[in-house]
Amino acid sequence: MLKEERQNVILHEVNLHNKVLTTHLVERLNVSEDTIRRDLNELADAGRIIKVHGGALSRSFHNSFNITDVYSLPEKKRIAQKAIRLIQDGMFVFTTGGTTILEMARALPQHLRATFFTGSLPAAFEYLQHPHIEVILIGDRLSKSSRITVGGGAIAQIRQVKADLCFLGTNAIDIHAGLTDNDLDVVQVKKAMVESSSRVVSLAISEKINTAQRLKVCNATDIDILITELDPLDELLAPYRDAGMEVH
Amino acid sequence: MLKEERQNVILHEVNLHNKVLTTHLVERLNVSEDTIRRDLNELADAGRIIKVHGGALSRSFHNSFNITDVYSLPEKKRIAQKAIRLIQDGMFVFTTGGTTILEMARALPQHLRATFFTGSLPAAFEYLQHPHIEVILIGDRLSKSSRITVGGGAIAQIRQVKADLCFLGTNAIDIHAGLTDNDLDVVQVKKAMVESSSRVVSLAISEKINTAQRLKVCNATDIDILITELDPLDELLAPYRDAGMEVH
DNA sequence: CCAGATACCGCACAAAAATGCAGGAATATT
DNA sequence: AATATTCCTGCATTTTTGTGCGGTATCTGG
Repeated sequence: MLKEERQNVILHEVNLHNKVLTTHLVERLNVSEDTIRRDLNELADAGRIIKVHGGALSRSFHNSFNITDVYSLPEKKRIAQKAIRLIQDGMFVFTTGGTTILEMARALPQHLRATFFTGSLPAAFEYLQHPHIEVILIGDRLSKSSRITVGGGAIAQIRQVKADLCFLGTNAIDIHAGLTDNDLDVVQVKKAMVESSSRVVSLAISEKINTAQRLKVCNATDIDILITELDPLDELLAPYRDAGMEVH
Repeated sequence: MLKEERQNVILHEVNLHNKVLTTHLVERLNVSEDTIRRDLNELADAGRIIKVHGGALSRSFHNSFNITDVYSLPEKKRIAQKAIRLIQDGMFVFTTGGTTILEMARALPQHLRATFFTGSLPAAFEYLQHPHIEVILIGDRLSKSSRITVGGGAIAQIRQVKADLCFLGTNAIDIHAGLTDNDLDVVQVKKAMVESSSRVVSLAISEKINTAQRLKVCNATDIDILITELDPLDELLAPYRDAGMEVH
């Protein structure tokens, strides 16, 4: 294994779990402790990780870059792990923005060959890290608050595609109110994505379950798969299972 | 087997597996290690692969965007300062990607109210930091190496706009060869921007002056303003002044 | 067709890089 | 404070790289 390859694995591990132990890397990569240490030093010198006693931390986690994003991070990482299992080679995938989607992007396996369509600037950056993923950026006016593109041009571009999957970062979901949100521009983009996809996946941490916002994206019945950090058999999710959703 | 044939095999292997070992190529192609090494060096010099100890990696796999080491940073900051003076409230502005453009984006005054059109992911991020700047993202396929959007969709979106200014991060400029570059997709996007703008501005550090690449973006006469880190009266820039360019 | 120029290839040897090991120093843990 | 873990430094070994050289193939302009 090449040195650069090894360092890429380390980076991937760090970004996935936000931390990594030297000992863990030793057995994961089958090299000596010194080699790992040298790699960590190089990566730290290059500013790609934060080295600490016993291992290393992800830069974005430690640094003030997006402290706000760490809200419910472990839950979102669990959701991300479940979500990536749905994606297969060759698929066309829509994704919205949001921190849960970002975690999913970071968790994608290196070998995956798929095409991702997104209007989210941060998500696009993450997809770019993956060598075999083709990224199609949906263009139009950039919303400053959500950092995704919105507007008629974006919707027109979405309509030109028929994707296999659509991953929606979810603000509020309720069996009666459906999937709802609070930004009109964002809602319209999500609507377009739902309509242009064969299967719709809602990624929602459990505190969003059974809540509603003002603006409707789609009915609960339009959602094919619901992914939360909970056990699929959890009582809270029963109504969604009964409504015919796949619950993961 | 011809040299080019062999190098094509190497490129194919690299793009397929993201990496390739020198030893593997030796037995795959039945030539000496030295020949492989020379091939890898040539391909790396041409920018088609990234050479590392023990083999080579594909360009897209190598995540080498260190925010830390921007080449010729002081020069680029000077250029940025000159460039932002051209932008006035209410203007529509096209920008390409590249580190010089990025410095310009960082240098923009907070009060500026303008509309920026770009296909560059990093540049878009910077524009987003400015409260009164409207950002229109040009969508399409994201090029992994340059992190800008390229393709017919991007060009179609550019054509829909008539901008006041177009800032081109410049790879090579020469009074006879004009403005040139080495990536076909990027060239086409730049061409479209030049055609859709009233005034075209080339941002170039002085070492790019009087150099040329393979692919032509536009003639020297199509460029209205040339900005370098040098004094506008510098001898090196005389031919450009004589050709009628504004030199800043 | 031929002679000279040019490019290409493999070998040998020296330089550089990568890796692992041993020890003592530094740091965490109890 | 005592103990265990982790870290750093120097060193030896292996692998990889760069370079000069000679032989061979290919191109080019009479």
